[in-house]
Amino acid sequence: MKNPETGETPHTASDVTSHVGYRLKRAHAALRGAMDRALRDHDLTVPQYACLEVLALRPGLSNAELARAIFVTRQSVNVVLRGLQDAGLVTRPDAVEHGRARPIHLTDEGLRRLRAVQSRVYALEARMIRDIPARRLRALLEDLDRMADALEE
Amino acid sequence: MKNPETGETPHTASDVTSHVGYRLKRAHAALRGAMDRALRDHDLTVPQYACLEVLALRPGLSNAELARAIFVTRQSVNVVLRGLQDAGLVTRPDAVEHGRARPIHLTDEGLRRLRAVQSRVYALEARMIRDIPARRLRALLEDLDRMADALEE
DNA sequence: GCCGGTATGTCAAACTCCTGACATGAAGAA
DNA sequence: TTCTTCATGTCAGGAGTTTGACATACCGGC
Repeated sequence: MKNPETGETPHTASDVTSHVGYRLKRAHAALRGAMDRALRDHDLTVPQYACLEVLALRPGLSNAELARAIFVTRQSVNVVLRGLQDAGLVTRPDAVEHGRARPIHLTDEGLRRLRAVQSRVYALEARMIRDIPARRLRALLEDLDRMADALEE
Repeated sequence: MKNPETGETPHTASDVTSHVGYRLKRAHAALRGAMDRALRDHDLTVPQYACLEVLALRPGLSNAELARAIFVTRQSVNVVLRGLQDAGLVTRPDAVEHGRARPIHLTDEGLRRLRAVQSRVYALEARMIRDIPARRLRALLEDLDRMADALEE
């Protein structure tokens, strides 16, 4: 399976723990866990933080749009959103003039909470990639997107 | 933030959707969803499949060891394991001569089910990395591990 | 032998996320 | 207009995951 001359690792690995899916899961789990611990101090969960981050970037998103942005279903994000709404971090109008989609916005408190945790989350990310040269990081980001694209066809 | 001359992307990105965490989540979600759909035809869930795969590679693992191998808690894997046990895909002795850890083994049926789905899951993985050169894939696997290591310190 | 630290298995509660299903609203075709 | 199609919001159920807590079992030094 493996060529001892070139050190080439073919796409068909012999051990599932060397598969890209396994590594992907490991890296994701490590980041998720670290974020969980960091956000707990601020009484936020990872999905809640994800919603705040996306809403700060794209205010007025609907429930369904937000769901697509963070790669979960409408139903899932709806539950998270209810929690954020109860906590006073986001607002949704009860009715809208046109259509069913109700635009979601951060409250001042929501933006404050987001700003408060961003430094910690970003520091986590910086630590994660601290030993990866910029060129390789660029390739990494590109390849991650390429992998996602290949599966979404 | 970005140098237009060299095209260098610094570690501090201006947009969270360009962060490595976001890409990681996207790629992971894409694979997870594709695996979900593929495994559904065989009446298996992703965590169940993960357990079978690891147990085939390392028979006799305990509950806690299996949990570490698939990056979840003992409690989580315990629930999954109960389902697999009820389905007759794995066995655990009711008592053991020494210690509390009970070694888990695949049944013949468990191994058969695993073999039946492996081709589909591996095909998924192959599709995911089909546009990534072998050298870059090697670098990708290395960097994913490096990221996980950096967070587990 | 005894005891403290470590590892394991398990229970309970809460949260996230999914699939399936249904109702509502908008847009376009017949 | 009417009907079909699509997107959205929502409810219900089930599976996975986590934290917190507790009891059990080994293993080290005392």
